[in-house]
Amino acid sequence: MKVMRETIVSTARELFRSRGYAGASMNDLADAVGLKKSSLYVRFPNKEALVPAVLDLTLQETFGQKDLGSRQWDAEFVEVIELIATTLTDRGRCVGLHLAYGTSDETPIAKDAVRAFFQAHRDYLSSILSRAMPVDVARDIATDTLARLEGATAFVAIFGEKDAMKRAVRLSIAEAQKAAAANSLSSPS
Amino acid sequence: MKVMRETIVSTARELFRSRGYAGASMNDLADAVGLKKSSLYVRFPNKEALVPAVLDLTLQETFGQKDLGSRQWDAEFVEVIELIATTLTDRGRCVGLHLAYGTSDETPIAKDAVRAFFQAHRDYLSSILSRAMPVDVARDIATDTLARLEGATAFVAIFGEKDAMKRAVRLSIAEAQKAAAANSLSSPS
DNA sequence: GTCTATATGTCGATAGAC
DNA sequence: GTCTATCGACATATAGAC
Repeated sequence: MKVMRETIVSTARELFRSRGYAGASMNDLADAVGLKKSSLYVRFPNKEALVPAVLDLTLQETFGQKDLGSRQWDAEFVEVIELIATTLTDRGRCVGLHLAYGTSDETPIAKDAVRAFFQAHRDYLSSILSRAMPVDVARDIATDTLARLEGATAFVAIFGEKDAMKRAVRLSIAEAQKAAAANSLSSPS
Repeated sequence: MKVMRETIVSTARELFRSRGYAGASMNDLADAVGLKKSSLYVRFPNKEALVPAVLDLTLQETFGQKDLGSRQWDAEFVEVIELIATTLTDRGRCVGLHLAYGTSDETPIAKDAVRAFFQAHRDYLSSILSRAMPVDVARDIATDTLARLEGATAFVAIFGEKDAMKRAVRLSIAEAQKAAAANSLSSPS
């Protein structure tokens, strides 16, 4: 029976998230989706090609159906970082970060995909924030927010603690609103 | 010629940092230190046993020769997080985090060592901060500081950017001083 | 060096839908 | 018949461990 591509990709994502790039084997993936290894190589030319597929799927699930700009900037900002934080807390690890650490110059396609993945996150947050503050400030706050969320994920992964993630969300929102307020003072609308 | 244990451990650290637990092989380590693989197994019972050795060495290098309490709390806090930040920026990755993501229930000894590693970091920072604020506040700020540093490291690893790390250091210091000031108002010395 | 397990990747054969 | 998805066996390399 035919196995859908998305099944393979999302199963590969689970494996990459829990075991990393080197630790996840094509055999494990084949077993998990109910195929033989050779059938996987019909769909994907090699293991590395799974990485862009996995990250693209994740990007689409995170930002896919949002129509940017239809609401207040801060409502959109809160929604998206809470979505990311919830996913990271539930899954316990970030696939993107695990792949970032697990790829190197020997896997250039995977490395590029990881860069694109984080750049897309930063760009998306930055475009929301820049509606309320200068673009350079928006970019820094977007970066720092992502850094906080990734760092808090480490405490979920290592200790199972979720408090750090809650504080990361709350403090990141507070920082964004503070920057927006400072901006509206210097250049009122 | 005899190869020192510390040479093996610090070389293993480089490998774990760059390739992760699964990606680093005993063969690579043997080649890098100029030994045969069989000689490595004389010193370490298995690959997993390298993990506590690597993390203990790192802990000792980070906190080893400090005598806590001999100076102002904030001078000590700044010094230690700048040391950590500089190491993370220079090396581009955190061994502890790479091992945290790379170990699982199948490697319980490594997993425990990772927990101890991060717990030691948190305890050390927390003990400095608690000289200027309540212990629960100190613990949260210590955790958030480590999370910021780890998250900023991701941007070094992925984009080669060092700015996020600089902001993480600056903002973490500011948060700590703000909490200390709030505490000294409510309970002046 | 040896042994066993397992990794990625290839290729011809095959079973069923139309 | 043909097309598509899958499989089984295989080649080659390298892993951890002794």
